[in-house]
Amino acid sequence: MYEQGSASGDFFRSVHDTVREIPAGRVTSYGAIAKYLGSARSSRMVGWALNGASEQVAAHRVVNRLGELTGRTAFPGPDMMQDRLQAEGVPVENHRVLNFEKYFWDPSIALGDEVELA
DNA sequence: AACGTGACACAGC
DNA sequence: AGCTGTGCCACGT
Repeated sequence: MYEQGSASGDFFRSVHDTVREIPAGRVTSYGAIAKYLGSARSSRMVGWALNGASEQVAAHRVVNRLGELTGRTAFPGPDMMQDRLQAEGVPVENHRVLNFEKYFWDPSIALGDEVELA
């Protein structure tokens, strides 16, 4: 139903595609993805999109701007997200990513979007 | 067709 | 310095 089949779900699908590009051992924020899609303030939509994301989408690599694993509530296991991140090499403490800035993965940069080239 | 919800972000208090 | 309120945009009912 609310899969990629939705014609209006272009935004929805774009989020999946972006998150899918996140390398293991890296994390990104909803705002970064939303901003990359063109709507920095629609970070909520990013989470909503991941809500229907398939397992091929690294939704567990997406955290909020503070590095908090806020999305763990939508996972089958409340600690599954944290455990999985640590398994990929991302240190997590109390459902928070340590050195978040260091592990932060920006789609705008990784995907080659010349934003600051000016 | 309209209202409510939602895994956020930012400004104000 | 932490909490509340509002804004954002799309999906769900």
